[in-house]
Amino acid sequence: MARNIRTREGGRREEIATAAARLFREKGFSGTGMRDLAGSVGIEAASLYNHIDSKAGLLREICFRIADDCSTHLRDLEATPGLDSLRRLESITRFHVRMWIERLDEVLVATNEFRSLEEPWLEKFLHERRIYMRQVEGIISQGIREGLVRPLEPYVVVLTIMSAVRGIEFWHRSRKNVSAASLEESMVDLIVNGIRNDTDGTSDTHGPALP
Amino acid sequence: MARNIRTREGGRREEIATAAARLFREKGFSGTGMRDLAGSVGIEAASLYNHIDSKAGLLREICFRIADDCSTHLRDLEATPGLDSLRRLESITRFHVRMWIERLDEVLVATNEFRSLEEPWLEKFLHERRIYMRQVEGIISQGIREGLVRPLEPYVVVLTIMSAVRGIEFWHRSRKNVSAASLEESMVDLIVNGIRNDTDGTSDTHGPALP
DNA sequence: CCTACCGATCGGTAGG
DNA sequence: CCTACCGATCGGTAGG
Repeated sequence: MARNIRTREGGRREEIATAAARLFREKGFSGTGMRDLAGSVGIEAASLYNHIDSKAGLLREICFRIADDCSTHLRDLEATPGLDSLRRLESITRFHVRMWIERLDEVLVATNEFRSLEEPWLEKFLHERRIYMRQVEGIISQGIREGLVRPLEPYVVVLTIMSAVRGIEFWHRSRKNVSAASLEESMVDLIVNGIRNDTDGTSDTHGPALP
Repeated sequence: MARNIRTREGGRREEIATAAARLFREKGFSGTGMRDLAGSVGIEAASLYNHIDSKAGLLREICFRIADDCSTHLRDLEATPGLDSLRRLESITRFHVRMWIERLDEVLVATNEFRSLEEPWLEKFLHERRIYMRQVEGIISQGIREGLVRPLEPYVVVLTIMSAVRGIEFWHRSRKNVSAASLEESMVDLIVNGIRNDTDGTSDTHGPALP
């Protein structure tokens, strides 16, 4: 609201980008034609090019918006004082869960279709993703050293956190008798409990810093 | 070995199917051309049709082979006596982890490209998947009733188990300083510990049947 | 297993 | 924002 006033110019571009995210998600990047996209916003294919540069550009925007949002969250989190590594991991998990709940189209496209990125961009995207995962892996390693996280292979823990949330794809449209809030709590709970070190027996609050 | 003798007829078809799984995984179903596929087995596109019916048929075979293997494993497991629900869930988890380690191409195609299945088949595939997930959900519900599994939303637990293993996609080709065996143990451990009910404090063996 | 080729569709441009 | 159209590529067939 309030941003829908004067949506005449500029709003069209956003409308196309939103429709593209949805179509790329449903049919894949190479399975989506510009005529599909044009039809879904009610114009002819040629008219799209008054608003966008290329099909590749649409994909690029989606992928890097998601990548940027992830690294921004992580940077903000690193700058927040007073959080132990387990709480940091919970925050990261919750951030991903919410992205998958609230922005499914974009997140799925960035996850599944990034391989269709053209070449300086594909490498850049993979690089940023690698950096991100290494930072999260660092937090996990720290958690293990502090005794807050179970002593598992840190690399495997990152992979598991990042992919477990993909289950949310199935939840969408399926039975909504599980609410978004309940889904979020169950999944964060499940993941955080999977990694938390419970040797001391505490179960629901943050673990103490063992020597 | 021993199956590569007399690979003249029939072996060609298998070679094409294997190459198709790989290409469909790397470039997507609609991103893969029959000329790509032909080139990867060293013949012309037209020659493929002496061995296969259609591009769609190749996808269909991959998807249903995976679907069948999953439901066969589950049926065998249900017929195995003496396993509590937590052990059954561990067996299912381990089965999926191994599929993702050993048969990445096929599993990824069945997971990501099934949407390109044509119509009586797409519905059939989705139906079988729904049935499978409901059965697993049933085991989880039973585990919760018996006190072996933490009291979470069962539907969310199925989703999480089935998607957590997708992290293995990243492991492939990346740094193999984590061995397949170590990956398998860490991931099964992480998932099973995430769902196990630890109210009694036991940590590494199977939980007792609480009243 | 090949050459030659089919009609359809692709992303995108010209010009208004 | 449209009509008209470009060259390239698509899955697949004919015929040998």
